[in-house]
Amino acid sequence: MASEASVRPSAEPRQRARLVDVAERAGVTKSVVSRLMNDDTTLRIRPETRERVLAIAAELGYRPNATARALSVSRTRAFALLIPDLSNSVYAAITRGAFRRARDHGYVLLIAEDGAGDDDDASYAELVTAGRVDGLLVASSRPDHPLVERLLTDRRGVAHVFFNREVPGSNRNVRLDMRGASALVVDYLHSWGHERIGMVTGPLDLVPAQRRLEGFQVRMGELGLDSGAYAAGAFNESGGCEAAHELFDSRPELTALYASTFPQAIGVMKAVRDRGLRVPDDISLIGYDDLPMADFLDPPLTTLAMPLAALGAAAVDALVDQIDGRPAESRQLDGGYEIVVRRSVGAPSR
Amino acid sequence: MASEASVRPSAEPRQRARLVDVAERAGVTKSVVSRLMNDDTTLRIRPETRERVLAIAAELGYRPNATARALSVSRTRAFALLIPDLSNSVYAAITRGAFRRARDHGYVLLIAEDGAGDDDDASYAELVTAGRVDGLLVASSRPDHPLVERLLTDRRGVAHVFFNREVPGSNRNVRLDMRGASALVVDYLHSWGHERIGMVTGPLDLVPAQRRLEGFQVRMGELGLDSGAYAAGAFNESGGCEAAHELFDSRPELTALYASTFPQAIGVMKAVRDRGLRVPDDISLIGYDDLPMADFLDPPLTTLAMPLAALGAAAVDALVDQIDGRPAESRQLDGGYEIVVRRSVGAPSR
DNA sequence: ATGAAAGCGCTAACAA
DNA sequence: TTGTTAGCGCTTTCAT
Repeated sequence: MASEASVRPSAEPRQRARLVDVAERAGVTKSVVSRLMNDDTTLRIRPETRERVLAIAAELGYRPNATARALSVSRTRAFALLIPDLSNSVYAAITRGAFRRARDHGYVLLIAEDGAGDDDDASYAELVTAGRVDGLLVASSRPDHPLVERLLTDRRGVAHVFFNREVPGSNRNVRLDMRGASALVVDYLHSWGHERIGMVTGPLDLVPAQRRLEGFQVRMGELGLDSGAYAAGAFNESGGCEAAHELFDSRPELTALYASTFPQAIGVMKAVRDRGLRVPDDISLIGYDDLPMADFLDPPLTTLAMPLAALGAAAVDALVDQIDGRPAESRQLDGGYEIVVRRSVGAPSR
Repeated sequence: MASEASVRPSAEPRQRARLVDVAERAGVTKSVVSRLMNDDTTLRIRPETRERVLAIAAELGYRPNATARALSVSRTRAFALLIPDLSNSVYAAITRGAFRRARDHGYVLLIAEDGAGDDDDASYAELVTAGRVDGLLVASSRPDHPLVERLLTDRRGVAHVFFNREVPGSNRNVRLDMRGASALVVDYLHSWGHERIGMVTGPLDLVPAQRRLEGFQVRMGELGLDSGAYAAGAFNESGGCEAAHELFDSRPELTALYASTFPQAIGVMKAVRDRGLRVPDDISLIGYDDLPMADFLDPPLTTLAMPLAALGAAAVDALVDQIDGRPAESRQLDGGYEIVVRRSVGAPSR
């Protein structure tokens, strides 16, 4: 009269099996099941009991209720990913990496686009203050973002990391080696014989724009080349187009251009056409970040592929570390980038 | 000795004010505060008490704990948004619309990319079975997706909607009028004098590909034109490129092409170049979906802009309706699309 | 090796 | 007009 072989209650297939359901069926208490499911090492349990409980849990398809657990342990196992612009493919790659790594750590990702600024505050409140998430992954890009101020000063010490950009006062930045990547671009162009190279960078109040420019300038300097040919534009197509025109006006001698984002590179290509020039015959071009579309441009665009998924994953790792009590520290992922050779770079025209 | 003007406890700024904290400070019980905060209309409360409670709540910066509330009411006020490919900009626009509307309804969005198929099942379990979300917004695109089967049969009746694609057996589809949109494209091309128009559509086992093709063919038929010139390719650049080549081979007489996605249009442009032809001189081109980049292509691409944010919002509305107990029903958003005129469409070459 | 019980913060009957 | 009470499903300490 012990355990009758799996009697399934076909009458009332209760919504979802709870801890107490499997406990009862197994003839033990919640506490045992809970500790068993959570791999509590201090739990001393008879092998046969363990098997029985596990079998019943499996049979019932038991899954712990995340909400109840969260309330109990005061941890939601959810992070919020704050992104300034969802339509930017770069964030898609980062998000994918973050998403996967988060899942490996047992976390889910809540996504929020916060650039529009409609009401960032409301979303901060909704997510953090309402306790929906355990931490924030911030991929914002404005140095004056209200959220940044808030995170830096909030004495409750909300776990967070800034990534794909740095916040100067913070020790929670996770970044790629943009300087090294820019240097690689210069080297590649130089290997083709280019010496008069110009750069289309982003708004100089943004750290990523600065970094890429620095990497460019330092390497140019090391090669004994003029590092003064650059122009700043918005990180989008029109920014690239305008900056390129600016460079063509001021530096007609340039034989190669380095655009600091993919959309900017598209804008540069348009500027080149506007001038009646051709890539790479008249001017070589390379763009930061790689997208599948690069193959289909005219000419196919040579790019610098950055390890974006790895960045997302690293950001998650850093956040998990913070939550697990390890001291916060800024991190940089070295390497992982490479030139994807296509047709937009050739020998200098002269 | 009643309420001393806001005495702030600077010593121990408790992590976060709870319901009971504001209740105690206000000299009432949780129940009153709870009902007040939730706008319980059956609550009879003295105006002065109400003011006092509200004031204290504000002073303490009280925000209800979402987890506790969720456990109590068995509703998380979160939805999961399942997307096959995060890097597809189309989903970014949809997501943005969904995200905003969800917030208006008091919901947050959990995002998950489920196309890779690594382990969709795990994510379904993690999100739905673990009770993390109240419903699913599914933007997947495979008719044979395991998730679909599961949603359709799961007798627990998980709230969900399918959008940006239809699931034949379901009464929970939310869609745009792709047929009408395709018809508009035909009309536009026809207004320029094109009569031999070809279409690059998507994999024909996908409903969206079928719909767009149907709209094209029906309108062509209505205009008395040959509707047989179409080729199917993947919904990306290379699919567009290959399909276009196929059409150029079989239908050299075509003067205009309609590509069923933006990336396909980019692929078509490449195919046109491969053939030594030019847009729009030799062949006019129009692409489904509009992206900022269209302005920077060569030539700037004329597109069909679809109301993607509205679609996302409508999907959320439908899901909220389900949750609120209204009967599920498929919906279609009529109109909202328009041709964005740029330079890729011109008069027929002959 | 297992059980009992308190508690996470909130909601919702039901009392008073 | 406001208070009491019993959960929601889980974790965790302390008994046994």
